[in-house]
Amino acid sequence: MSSPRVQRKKQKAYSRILIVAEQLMRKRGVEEVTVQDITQAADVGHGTFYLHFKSKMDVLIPIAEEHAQTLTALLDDLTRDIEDPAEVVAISIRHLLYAIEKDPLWSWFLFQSGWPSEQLRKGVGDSGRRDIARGMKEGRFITHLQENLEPFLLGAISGVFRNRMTSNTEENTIEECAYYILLVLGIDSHEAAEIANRPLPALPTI
Amino acid sequence: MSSPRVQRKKQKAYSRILIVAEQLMRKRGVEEVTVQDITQAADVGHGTFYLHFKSKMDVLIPIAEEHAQTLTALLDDLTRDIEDPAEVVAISIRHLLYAIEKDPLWSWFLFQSGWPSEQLRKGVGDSGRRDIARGMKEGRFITHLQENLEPFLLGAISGVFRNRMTSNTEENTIEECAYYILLVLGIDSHEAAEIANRPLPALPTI
DNA sequence: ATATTAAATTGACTATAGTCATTTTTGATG
DNA sequence: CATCAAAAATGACTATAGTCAATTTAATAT
Repeated sequence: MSSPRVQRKKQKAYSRILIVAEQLMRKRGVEEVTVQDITQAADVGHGTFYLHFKSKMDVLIPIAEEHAQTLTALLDDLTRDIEDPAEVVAISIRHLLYAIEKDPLWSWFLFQSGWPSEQLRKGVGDSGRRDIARGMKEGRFITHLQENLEPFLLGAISGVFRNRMTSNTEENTIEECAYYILLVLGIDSHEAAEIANRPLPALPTI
Repeated sequence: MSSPRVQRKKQKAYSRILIVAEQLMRKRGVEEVTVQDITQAADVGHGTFYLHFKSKMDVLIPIAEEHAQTLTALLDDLTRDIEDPAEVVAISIRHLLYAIEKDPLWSWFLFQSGWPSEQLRKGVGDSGRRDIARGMKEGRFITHLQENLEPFLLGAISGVFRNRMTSNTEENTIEECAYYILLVLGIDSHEAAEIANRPLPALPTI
């Protein structure tokens, strides 16, 4: 048992940078913040940044990941007692899209970089995959799980989201997206439309 | 009737840049070529580049567009006599993906930027939309055309493509993608699988 | 031909990303 | 406490993108 070192003179540079970067980017917008701004505010050398992050955008990955995990937990909670896997998926997708839209950092990330799938799959993908797998096992989804279902769906979500950002067609974009996804999963067209448009149960706010 | 000016001392800077940029990028790879390289090779001032293109990546847009148009024309030819809209779509999608993969510029563009939809919709989107619209009119596709079908599908294609690039799972990615798209269009799962895996008629090479 | 105007082009300049040899800190050991 | 090696941090440096006031070229009118 090592004695608990109180020594905390300096937080590790990594977390300092992360915290400051998020603050700055939220306040001023991602584009406006330079690496210099970040390192200065975090009171570390310029080079230190690149010790921990490959590039400026890289710093957004852990931030997005954390968000994804929080959201995932909330969604798991919200959908735990829902029987129909199709409804679970529809609810999750819709909340995911609303959440992305609400958060400027996430939004920017997805919009700019088109979703570097490897990274965000952890957060979003895992529980999504689980829900889908369940639906398949229960025979509710006809499509069987294949290599590319996930990239297909994530890409599709990203595409719809981008479109929503560029052309300002509010409409029912998000429900439409959920509807398409249910179709891919093999749900009948009419039923899919109905499920995708059911009232969306609110997420418990944090 | 103005007399035909022979004056051709200098090609317009725009097209010179375009030609040179494509050459260089194909030879050395997109990342490796700097704007300086391009302007130097095109024998124009550095600033001239930005007179015609908003950014370095911008120069790829007209290139990609032209490709898209060529491909589209070939595909239209190839599928003109095919009765079933579902098969037309399956063939087109598969050829599109193979074409993207074969062309390093297109490929890089799609991979990096996640497909700036507005631009490429012109080329790819138009004929795709037409094929889909036909299938709907004929009652072959159950889904009806909506605002977001196109972004959804383009995004999905982009997602699958990216995934194919990162994880080197050759497999039958492309057929799988076509299969999912048929599902979205409302084709029955078994039939979709069958259509997506039919032998792919070769494109006439240019 | 000359003057006049508009459009195209230029390249020096600024700002920022990202690198890397050097220095500082840490913490283990005698 | 002094020594040392490994790890972390630094900031001067390089390379490149993108800007813009000044200049050149082209087009038209007189």
